[in-house]
Amino acid sequence: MSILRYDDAMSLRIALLGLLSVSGPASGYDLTKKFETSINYVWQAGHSQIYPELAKMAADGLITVEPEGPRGRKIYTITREGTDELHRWLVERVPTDPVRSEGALQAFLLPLLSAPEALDVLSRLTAAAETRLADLRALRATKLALHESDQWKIGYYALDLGIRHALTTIDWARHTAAEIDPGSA
Amino acid sequence: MSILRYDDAMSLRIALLGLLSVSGPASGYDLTKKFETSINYVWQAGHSQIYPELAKMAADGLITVEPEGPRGRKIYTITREGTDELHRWLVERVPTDPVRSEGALQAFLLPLLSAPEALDVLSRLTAAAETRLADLRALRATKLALHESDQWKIGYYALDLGIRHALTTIDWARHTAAEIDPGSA
DNA sequence: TCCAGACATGTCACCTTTTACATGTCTGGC
DNA sequence: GCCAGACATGTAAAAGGTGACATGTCTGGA
Repeated sequence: MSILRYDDAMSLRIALLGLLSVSGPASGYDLTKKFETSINYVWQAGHSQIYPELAKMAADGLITVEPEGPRGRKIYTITREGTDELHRWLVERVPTDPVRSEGALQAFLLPLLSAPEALDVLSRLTAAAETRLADLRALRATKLALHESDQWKIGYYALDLGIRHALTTIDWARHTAAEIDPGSA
Repeated sequence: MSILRYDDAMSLRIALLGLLSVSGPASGYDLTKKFETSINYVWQAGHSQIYPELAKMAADGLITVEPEGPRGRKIYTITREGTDELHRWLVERVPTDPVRSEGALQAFLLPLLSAPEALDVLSRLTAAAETRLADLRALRATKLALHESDQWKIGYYALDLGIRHALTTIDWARHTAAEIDPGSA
């Protein structure tokens, strides 16, 4: 039993434990792929961050390594300790989530611009949100179609949350554009 | 005319330029306060990040320093170059906004928990969103009441966006709780 | 007069994240 | 047989961000 009280976030660790817990043993390469294609709408990391973190996690006993597959491939498996740690984080951790958004910063400073400029910025923000919305919906469609195990719901709720947030952003932009230039509504 | 193409975000710089542009000359201490009380719902920074950044910005000619007020106080004023830089960022910069949210990560991994545990996590996320909603609404009320200059709208749209996002999160949590345990709806 | 507390600036160590560099293996198609 | 491209792992420098430490000044109220 570790004495950690989650004063620090260690979200990368949790994300990796989560993926290993759901999909079973995997290599750093596999996990990097999953970061790109699945969990990336809640957390991101590249391989240069993932490989060293996996090494530390193995040293801490949260996962084990099966070295030397085909191409120097290393397979990581979550341990009982790792599973416990993950569970405890999910149940106990109070999320901090400081907002740090360039888009919101542009929204904040929008009144510094002329009306036409502001409308341009808003349509750019709308376009970005629409792209994101389309991406998330495509992902959800794929997820629903595949539907393999009983664990298919992993990521589903977060996907739904992301879709709702994108819709909200689009709505906000339309509303704000109408407020800035009633004619363009 | 600088040749920067905003490949890097430099949002802290922009936030500081924005505050200096709107409220006029200010000290690092003043700006730190404004980060705490006003812009903090779109970007955060402590004085240990702000002081060195102001020094760099002065070296880059974006602001000037009037040294030695009452208590070693230094007053920074935005220059023409700084104003231009700010304007160009607002008009040209395409926001990146990678999502990195502990709350969304918990949502992602929610199906790893039992129904009662998941409902607990959801009510914690709801409580956090409600607190944030209350904070943002209080801020908006203050803003609307004061209403001093014609520049009072700075931050207003971002505040609206934040409120909408908080409402969306609360809605999502209610919906998700009902999906996990139809009885608790 | 003293002193708590706001005012005010700064540094440093540490952690996380990004980007670039560096290297090597296996497979499928031409 | 070769070679492009996916597979696979790593390191390192730099930038961004957090938290603690360090120091000193001014003001209002007891």
